[in-house]
Amino acid sequence: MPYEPSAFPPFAVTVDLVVLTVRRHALCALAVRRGEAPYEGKWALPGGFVRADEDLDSAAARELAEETGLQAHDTAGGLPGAHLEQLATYGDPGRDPRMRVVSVAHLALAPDLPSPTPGGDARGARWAPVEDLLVDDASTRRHADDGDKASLAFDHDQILAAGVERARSKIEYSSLATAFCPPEFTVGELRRVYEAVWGVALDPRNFHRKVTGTPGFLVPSGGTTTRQGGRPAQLFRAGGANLLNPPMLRPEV
Amino acid sequence: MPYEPSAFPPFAVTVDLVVLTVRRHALCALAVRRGEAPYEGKWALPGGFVRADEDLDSAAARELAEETGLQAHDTAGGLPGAHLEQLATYGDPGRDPRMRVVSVAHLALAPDLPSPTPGGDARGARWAPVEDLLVDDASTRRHADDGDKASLAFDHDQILAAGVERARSKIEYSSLATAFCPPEFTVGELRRVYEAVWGVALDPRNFHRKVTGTPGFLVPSGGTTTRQGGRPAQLFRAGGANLLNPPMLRPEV
DNA sequence: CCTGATTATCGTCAGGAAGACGACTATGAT
DNA sequence: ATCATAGTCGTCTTCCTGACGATAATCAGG
Repeated sequence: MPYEPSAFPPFAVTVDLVVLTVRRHALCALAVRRGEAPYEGKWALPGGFVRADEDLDSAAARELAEETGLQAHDTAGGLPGAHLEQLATYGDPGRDPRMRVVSVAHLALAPDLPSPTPGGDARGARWAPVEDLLVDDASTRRHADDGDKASLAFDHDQILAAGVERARSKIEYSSLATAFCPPEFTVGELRRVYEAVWGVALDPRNFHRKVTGTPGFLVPSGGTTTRQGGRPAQLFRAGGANLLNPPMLRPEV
Repeated sequence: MPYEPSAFPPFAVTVDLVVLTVRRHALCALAVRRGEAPYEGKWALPGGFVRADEDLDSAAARELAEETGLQAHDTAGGLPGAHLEQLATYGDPGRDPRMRVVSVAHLALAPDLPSPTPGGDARGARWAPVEDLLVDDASTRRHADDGDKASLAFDHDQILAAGVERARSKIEYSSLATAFCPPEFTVGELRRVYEAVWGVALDPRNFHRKVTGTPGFLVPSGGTTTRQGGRPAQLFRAGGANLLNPPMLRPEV
């Protein structure tokens, strides 16, 4: 079944970003308002075309910087940066009515940013709790009038759901939850990250035992803080370990 | 930063397949010999262009059927089929010297096929142990003269390594190892799958306790077989459960 | 200064799961 | 009949987790 080397259909390739952070004890995603058709005025995930001489990861990092000012760092690093990884690729014909577009979705995890609406491409951007964006969970429709009304443009509902699920499962067996924290943080702050991402309550004592007992997960940075009120808590940095073994167990709902 | 809707570079989009199976107690991958430049005569992963009106998953399923005759089934199903899932997308500029190509790699897991070299696109195809294909592990080069000599064309070494790693980790917490087995199989055959994929030896008694004690993993099909020699073993089918909780623990090397 | 609220941290105990391994069972080969 | 091979059932110890009591160190307010 030989193919014609020159006979291939042209595609547009984009990167779309699922940027997650924890704000006010809730998992939030970055959404931008579309300024043009199709889906004009609807909320969508940030993204854009991959340039002709650009790596996929570079394109994702560039879009992330444009939208949030965050610097991506794949591996470890103490920069004011965010974790960035490839998520999945979406290429159904007809997912964009204008042309055949293949979108390489990426997942970014960032600490809470001081600016409420990030700067940059400011045609309208906001942090929205993922629970608000994912009202129609496809499997558990509450009201009939929710119907197929997607809250995001294109197939971005699906992409966001995949990103959230990836984050929820990945903090189980990796130290990725520290990507939601500032460079120095307390055990309690890290616990609130887990609680926000999973939407559950965790026992502070068992959590403390688990994270401080896992070698390489946390390293004490010497100081203490009382910014959460109550007894001063020890400050930590993320240790070198990337994998948690045994993993942090997510309580069943 | 508004973009020109019509100003985007055109890409070719392909699907590449990491097709894995277990043959003679070794994890093997499907490799095809390239019939044209570049990398003419070298081994490569099977793959091809995505057609103009074709879904990415459909393209992967079509390529899989063309190369192996296997029918893809995403979820459960008793067909003579294979597990197929998206793996990752590779789009470095220059990964294909002819043009800008973005490849959406897919991972397929199949039971051992009776035909040694699968039919279909028969310009040369073989099952090769992944250990032979991944001689240069990037992190652990044995001999200096191995150098950067990749054993597969393009960046297919990297794609194969990602597929193998995905398979190795996914059988830990899912029932995916049954995709390597025929519809009916014994506990011992399933154990040999784990041993081949992980490259370790597992205790038959603890393994038996684990898999038979996990609800929904295996359902007895009534019969027994003696095809492995020794005492007859009970035959099982894959149960409905897709997730193993707690997971199967992979012994550290 | 004292009291209560709040958060952090240490300790104890019971139950479950896994690794190590002994013992027994049922077949085929010689 | 004996042996080799594989399968299956138990036991014991160790580790990890969930549940939860207890103590420590701060702040707010009387």
